[in-house]
Amino acid sequence: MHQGLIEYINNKIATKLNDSEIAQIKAVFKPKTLRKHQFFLEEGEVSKYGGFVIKGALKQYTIDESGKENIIGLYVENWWVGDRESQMNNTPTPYYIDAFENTELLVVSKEDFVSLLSQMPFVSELGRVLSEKRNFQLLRRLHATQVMTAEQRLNDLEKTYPEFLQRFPQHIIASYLGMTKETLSRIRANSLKK
Amino acid sequence: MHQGLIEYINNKIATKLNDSEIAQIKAVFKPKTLRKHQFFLEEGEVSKYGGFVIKGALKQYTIDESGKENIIGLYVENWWVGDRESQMNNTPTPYYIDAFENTELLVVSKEDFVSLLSQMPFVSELGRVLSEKRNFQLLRRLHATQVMTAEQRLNDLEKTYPEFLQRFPQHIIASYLGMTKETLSRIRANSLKK
DNA sequence: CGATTCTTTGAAAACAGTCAATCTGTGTGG
DNA sequence: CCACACAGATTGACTGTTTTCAAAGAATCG
Repeated sequence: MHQGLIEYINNKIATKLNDSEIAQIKAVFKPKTLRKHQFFLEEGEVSKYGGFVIKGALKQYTIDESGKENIIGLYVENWWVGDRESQMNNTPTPYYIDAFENTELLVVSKEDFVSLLSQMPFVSELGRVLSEKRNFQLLRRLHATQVMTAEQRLNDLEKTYPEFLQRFPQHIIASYLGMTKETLSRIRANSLKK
Repeated sequence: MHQGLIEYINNKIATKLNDSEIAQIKAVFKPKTLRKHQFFLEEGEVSKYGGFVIKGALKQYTIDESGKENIIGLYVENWWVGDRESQMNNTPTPYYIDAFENTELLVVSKEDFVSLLSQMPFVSELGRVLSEKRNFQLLRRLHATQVMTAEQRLNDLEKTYPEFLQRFPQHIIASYLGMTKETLSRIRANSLKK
């Protein structure tokens, strides 16, 4: 169960995890299973756990007054999922996160994460690098949303995360890209005409 | 000159910087002055420095085929500025960053930053926390851009960064919010009617 | 005061959203 | 095995917000 996470970390750090470190990681990352449609987090809650996706897929979104889902994150294997802002600051989250497929996660509490930080110095550095990588993603997406047309954003997604297009239905992709499912459908119809 | 940065760091960490640490920071953070309209970074360059704003203001943007500036970041006193992705990965930046006012920065090279990381363990942790904070900002902005109307985004900015509205002219704010200056002008005209 | 720079206003056009109906495929229960 | 429900995708007509283009009015600065 933890093998995926161990490999993930080994790929990100200079050395390999030793047995003691592996044991510590296994101790704090607890398995959690979500069936399709089950919530990992609901609006108004304070997020208790961060999660690493072993298998499955999740979506993160808000729901507006009219009941429409606005998807701002999609997560698959080897992605981190959660609302760190809520978790770190003990503030209620504005987001829903639910399993889009049957999903296996490894989750870690704030307290356990803090203890990891103090016991394994490289965790800070790994966390910093991962957080910066996430920054790059978010800045790119922000820029794309601000300057690209709907069609350009779809092309961009095809290059950046092609796996999303196979894995999620169009109405989910549309929302993630900040457009309606009708618009996405029309864009695809137009592209085919070429 | 370095006082602002020292205080900034002291406010973010558990203990205070000691004399040796202060000396190291002074050694690697070099003063840099930009006159209004001077570039800190231009499209196509590989970013050599990250910067901390001591005094002044900068804008980060791309220029599209038609020559229009699309502003994606605004930076004032006590903000970090730069393209870390370009700096860390040695890739050409897609962004321009220039001084919007006469500006004083403290800049640090990648090499010097790495040496700080190794000599002062808390730098990793501070970097992680700051990067996560930046993540929260970016996620909020992304969500705002995707789900809010132009008017709501302006209201949101008034709450989040009210200082921007006083400091930058409307056409800059408009671009930062992902709308045209005409739209922003009309929104304001409408708000006044109430 | 002349020259930028910034802001406002109007009219037309474009892009995407909404609403509604239909079509498709998939799977489940009777 | 069929019928039906359900989730997803498509299409059309209409609406609406924002953009674009153009011009002119205000403010600021050397």
